[in-house]
Amino acid sequence: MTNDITSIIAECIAEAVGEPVDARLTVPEVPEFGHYATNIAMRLAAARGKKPLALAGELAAAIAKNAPAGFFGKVEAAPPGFINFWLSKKTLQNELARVARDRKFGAGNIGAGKKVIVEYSSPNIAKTLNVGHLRNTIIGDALANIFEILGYRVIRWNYLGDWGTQFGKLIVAYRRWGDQAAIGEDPIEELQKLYVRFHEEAKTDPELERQAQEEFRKLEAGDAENRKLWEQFRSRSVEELKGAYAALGVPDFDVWVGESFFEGELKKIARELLERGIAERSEGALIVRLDEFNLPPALIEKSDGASLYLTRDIANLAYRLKKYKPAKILYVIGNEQTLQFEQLFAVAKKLGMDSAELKHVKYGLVLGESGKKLSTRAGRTVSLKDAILKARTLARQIVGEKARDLSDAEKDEVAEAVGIGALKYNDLRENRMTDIVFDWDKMLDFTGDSAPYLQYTYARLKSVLRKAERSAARRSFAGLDSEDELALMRKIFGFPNAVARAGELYATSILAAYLYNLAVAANKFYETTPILKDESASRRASRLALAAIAARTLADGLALLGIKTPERI
RNA sequence: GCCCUCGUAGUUCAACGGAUAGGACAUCUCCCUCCGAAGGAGAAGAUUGAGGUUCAAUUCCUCACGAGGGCACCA
Repeated sequence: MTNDITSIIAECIAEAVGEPVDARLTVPEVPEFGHYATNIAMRLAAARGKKPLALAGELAAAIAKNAPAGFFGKVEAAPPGFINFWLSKKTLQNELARVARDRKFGAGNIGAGKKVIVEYSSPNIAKTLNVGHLRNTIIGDALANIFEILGYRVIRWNYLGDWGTQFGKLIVAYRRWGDQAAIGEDPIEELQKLYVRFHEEAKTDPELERQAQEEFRKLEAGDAENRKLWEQFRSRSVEELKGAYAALGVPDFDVWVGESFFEGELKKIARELLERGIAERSEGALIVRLDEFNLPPALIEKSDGASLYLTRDIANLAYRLKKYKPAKILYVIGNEQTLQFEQLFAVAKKLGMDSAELKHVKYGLVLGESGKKLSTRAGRTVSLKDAILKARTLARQIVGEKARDLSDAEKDEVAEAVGIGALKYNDLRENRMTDIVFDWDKMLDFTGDSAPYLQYTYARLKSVLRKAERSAARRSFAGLDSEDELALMRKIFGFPNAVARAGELYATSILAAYLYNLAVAANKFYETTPILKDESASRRASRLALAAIAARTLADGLALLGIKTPERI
């Protein structure tokens, strides 16, 4: 997916400079029509013993000479030493016609069919999903989509938290206070209540923690009764999770392999680490020292022989490398687990497991309205179910007021697309590593930089296209030359770069910001430029074509973010 | 104590080391007898502090201050 215009510009620059240059680094866009700029002269001025502005002038002349005839409208140097390029109108019109004809942008293939495993969502079973999982799940889904379109073979992996001491806790709590009837009705809700109660009571009764560790040890040792309980907890949870993903409109995962899957491998790993002298005994536990990485020791096995999260992650990594031979593994997991992954990657290096690029795609926490961490243990969460319900209800109310000529069933459908879209976009537009404070008002704001704004823009364009006579939109953009038309055309060209950059930086926000700016340009075009009402038939056709390609780009981009675009809202 | 994030207008988020720091929400003005006002046009408002590197620092380095998270038997 390369943008041909930027490649051509890069070639012209390289020829003028006399050495290869990186197109992305030297051709940042400038927010004016058809205008690109480079700072190459300032970078080279010192090395060539020239003043930046003088060098820029020389290079500008050379670049203009190197370019295909009629490609640039103007090339000139500007203080303190930038070189500015304006594409000719002809160039823009021809390029857009090509895109419209091919129905896609340049057929680049950054991924080249390489495999990438994207691990995301990864909830703990026996716990309800909360708004923290929302952030994780939709970022993972969007990144998976982006890598797919960049030409990678993507494996979507839900690494369930279905093993560990928490199940010891749950078993203890279930035996003490469990209510079979309540569990039959709403299993996950009930299990979560038990979990919360366990932590409350454990504050005054330390014996509980000890018992929980013992029960988990028994589970790991194959105790039949504990095993049966665990299986029950697990299957109920998976059922409920699938429902939640469907409600969110997130496609199913390719792999649902969780921590318990590696149960059988753990002893082997521990033995191998010990035999190779990588791990050692310390205070009865098995650890790997990571002094050379400037990290605290990693705990592989507890003193009672039970496994830990990290142990299972090592097993998982080994399994993935062997079975899938991926080029990359993305771990989409919160900031707070940074140390864990630094340790995992360090141990992997010691073990020589380096055939794939490992990347912890981290992001800030979702904090409660108090500014503190949302905690399941303390019973302080906002459930995903509530968030979805609230978003949908509000959206339905607004759609009821605004959407004309839609049946009730259509309104329901639109409300879902708008409500869930708003929820998703609210997270995806932000790339900050900063923790975000959960805020209903912000999440349910349907104006401004929001999914409904983008969806509205799309629906508006489609409305015009519906009203036009069939096939009136030809693929010629010859008549388009107003500032707003050209600004929109230029914005549309930004799509491939936005997608490529979003993938490169693992940042959905880059794509979201691009789409917002595209919508702004589309709305301005719509506002200032008559489409159906223009008296010239050929200009009508060109403007319809522009509206069509803008709408399609918007829809394609939103689809990558997992957001639907109803034809009418 | 050590480590990871982060500090930009009233709020919330942008800005490959580049040109006049850009949006959204809230506030204040305008625009529905022109294809959908979930829209458009305009006003006002910000880089925590001190050093350093650089032709150029919101961005990189050091220190201080402030916020959140993590640091051996949780995940």
